[in-house]
Amino acid sequence: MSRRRLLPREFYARSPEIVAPDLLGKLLTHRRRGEWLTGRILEVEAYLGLTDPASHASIGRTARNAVLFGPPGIAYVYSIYGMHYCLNVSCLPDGEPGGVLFRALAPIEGIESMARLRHLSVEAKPRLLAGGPGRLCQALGISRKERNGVDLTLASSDLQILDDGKVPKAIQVTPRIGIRKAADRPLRFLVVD
DNA sequence: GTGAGGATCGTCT
DNA sequence: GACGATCCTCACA
Repeated sequence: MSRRRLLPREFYARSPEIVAPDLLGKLLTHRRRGEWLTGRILEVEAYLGLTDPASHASIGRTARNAVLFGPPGIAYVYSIYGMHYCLNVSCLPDGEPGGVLFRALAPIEGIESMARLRHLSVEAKPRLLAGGPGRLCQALGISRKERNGVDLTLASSDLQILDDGKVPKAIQVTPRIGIRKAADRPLRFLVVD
């Protein structure tokens, strides 16, 4: 296994448009009941601050989106449509809102646990395991109550992003998905399969 | 294989 | 009181 480096806070203290493509190929890992569930990041979307109508931060600071306005490198977990969770990480220095939404992972460690959490067999296709924001959180066992506000840059955290040195061969940029506002902006980044 | 519609609730107005 | 940064099922072709 190659060496893994925890991404420092400075990594996130940049514009989401820069951080998002940089996150592709990194390892997202979550410690659940003592077991590390890990996946390689395949797809992300950048959400800018006040100027991005699609961003939760565009309506101004509220109790719900406060994390986006805080320091960089913090997990922002929110529930959507009453039945799904989505995982983001805050970007830009303290006080400036912005973030990156994780949309898809390639499962690497803890695949059996992920399949169990998703109520699927271990033989299920990776895309079904963690392809899609809601699936991703379900597969890793992430809930808002437990994980919103967790610092991703601490070695003691249960939720981290690691760099094992691997870089995607090619990155594709497309408009964002599943939103109505500003859906035409090319802020979705994915690893070309 | 593809597209329409239902599920379901925290959060903000 | 209305509405999502979604996912899944079920028709129908």
